Amino acid sequence: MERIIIRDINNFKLSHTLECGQCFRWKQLSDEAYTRGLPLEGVAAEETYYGVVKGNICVATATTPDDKGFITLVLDVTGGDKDFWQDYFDLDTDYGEIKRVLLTNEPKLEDAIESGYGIRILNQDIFETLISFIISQNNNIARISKCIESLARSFGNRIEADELTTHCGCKLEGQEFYSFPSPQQLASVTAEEMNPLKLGYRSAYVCAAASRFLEDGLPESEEGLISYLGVGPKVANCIKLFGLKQMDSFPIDVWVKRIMNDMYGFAENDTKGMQSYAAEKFGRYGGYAQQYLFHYYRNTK
DNA sequence: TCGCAGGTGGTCG
DNA sequence: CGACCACCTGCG
Repeated sequence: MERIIIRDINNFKLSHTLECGQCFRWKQLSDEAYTRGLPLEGVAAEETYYGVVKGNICVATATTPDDKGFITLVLDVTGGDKDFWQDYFDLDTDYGEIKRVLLTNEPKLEDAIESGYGIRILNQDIFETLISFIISQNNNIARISKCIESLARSFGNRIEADELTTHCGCKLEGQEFYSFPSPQQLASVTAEEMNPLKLGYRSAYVCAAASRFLEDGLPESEEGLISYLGVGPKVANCIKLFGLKQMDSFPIDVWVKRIMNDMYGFAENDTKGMQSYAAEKFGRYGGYAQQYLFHYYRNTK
């Protein structure tokens, strides 16, 4: 494992970023594990997560904020340089500016933005995003994670790591880590091989999507994405936002429906109305607004 | 047991 | 078009 240290980060909190529903392969270390040691001299750890990103294992520890709210990110990784991880965590984007614009356009976002202040929209792999959000439909987070982990263990590559002991002495050696399958790997899987993974009826969608992605790549338009079997408006917007970096995308799920009903009185089936209202109100920052709102309602209501 | 979980495809009227 | 409704699976 190699250590990468990124200092002086503001508007960032790991748990907000990794638990707002955009990614499914990160896990938190227990409290007693991550508070046991110091990642840096004289600075305490606040939280530690570990996960797999584009074939690299990463153990990420955030320090407690200093008096100006800046934190340091300590990454123990099996690959990827500093630029890679800086990009993955979206650390070059000015979230202060995003928040200012959103708040100016919609002061009602204040509580949501304050509550989810540390959210960053990760720069994730397109194919993994496509498959992950196909699996997410009519499903819960715990099982989505389980399905994706099964896909990786069954069809991805085992990632070699010589030393998996973190700064806090927490051993990850008992665990094995696998990359998310490549389009080639997944496209060659048969329905019979996919069955034991318990993806349910999504299994066929995943097989078909992998083959089609391998041949055609991913369309960037909503209509193009929806032509994939198992991709409807909600999943298409997630793929646009998290995979294709179309930051105006505003995925509308059950939580956002509740929010739009609660804040603006939209009927819960009026997704078209919500969509156009979000476009008008949040504009090119719709995706960020959605993340703040989603995180806020999921964690407080 | 049954409804629900960050929905979607198919089938009606 | 828009309004239903079944759907794999696991958990409370």
